[in-house]
Amino acid sequence: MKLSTRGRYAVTAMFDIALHHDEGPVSLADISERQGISLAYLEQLFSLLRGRGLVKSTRGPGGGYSLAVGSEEIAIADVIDAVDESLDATRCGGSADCQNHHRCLTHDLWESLSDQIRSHLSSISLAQAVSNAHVLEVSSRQEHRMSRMEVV
Amino acid sequence: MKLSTRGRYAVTAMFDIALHHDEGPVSLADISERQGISLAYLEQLFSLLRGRGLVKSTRGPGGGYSLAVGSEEIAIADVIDAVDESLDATRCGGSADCQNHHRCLTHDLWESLSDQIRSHLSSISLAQAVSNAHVLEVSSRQEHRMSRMEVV
DNA sequence: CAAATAACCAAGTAAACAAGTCAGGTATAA
DNA sequence: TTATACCTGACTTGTTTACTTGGTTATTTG
Repeated sequence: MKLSTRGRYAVTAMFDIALHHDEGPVSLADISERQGISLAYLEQLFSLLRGRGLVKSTRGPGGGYSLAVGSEEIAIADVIDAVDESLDATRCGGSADCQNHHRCLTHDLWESLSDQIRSHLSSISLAQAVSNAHVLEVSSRQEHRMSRMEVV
Repeated sequence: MKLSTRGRYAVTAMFDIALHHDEGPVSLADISERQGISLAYLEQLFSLLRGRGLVKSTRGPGGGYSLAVGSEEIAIADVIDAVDESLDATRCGGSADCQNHHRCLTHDLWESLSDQIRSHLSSISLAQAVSNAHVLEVSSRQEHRMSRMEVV
């Protein structure tokens, strides 16, 4: 799993759809305008998201994309995985080209970390993320509320 | 913070030094041979590691690099940070170019994640990582020991 | 039916970055 | 003084990212 702008774009777009899904399908043109992402680039990303069964499409006027399943069933990790297409081909896959033990050991350290990230992102559903966002939006004028958001 | 091969190389090299530091300074040529990393590339990385005060150098024959401080005082995050030089210039830094609230909110989601990663890697010292590695090396023939290392 | 809409699709491109190379330095121990 | 090993900067190469171009196909609306 990689964490690039690509994944951010995908999550942002899914956010947008989740926020507007009660108004029917959301067109990529709308998302492009609201979120400032190139339309043609969105098309590429949604081709992948559709391939993973995260969204479904409706063609023609009034059409667009809508969530294929409930937003509480979609994990942030699913969205990122869909557009990243990285099988994370690590250097010493399965003790293949290990020159000694040390290489393997740091490899394991690395993999355990990426597992942590994955499980964290897998535990957050799109619904949770959006509702968290709403809470923050509402309480943005209050203090003592930023416990999960403090930044180094 | 980025997680690339660059960071892996740096951690691997620091591993190597930590494992051999009782034999005096470790030359980059040795690390290069043992870990299969290009010597000239290692030189670039160690220039950065030295700049951060993680290692100190000894020139001349028999010279090399040694840890500037104890391995228990060096966090894995320090090593990665040293070679990554990424201030993580996020798109909407400080609500600068936010078109609406949504962009900002996903940005926060992202930043809270990268904070999680950072705090995790900050909590693991080089000493801990190396000793974990040793435990695994020793017990590599036993079952029921992989609790922290299970892979998806 | 025609025209507008919007999803689909394939290929190409400019810039950035990673990884590694090359060619020289300078300090120090033997 | 010579070999060692750090030190430095510029350069190459390959990959990826973000984005563009130029279409085709399906569907609704007037």
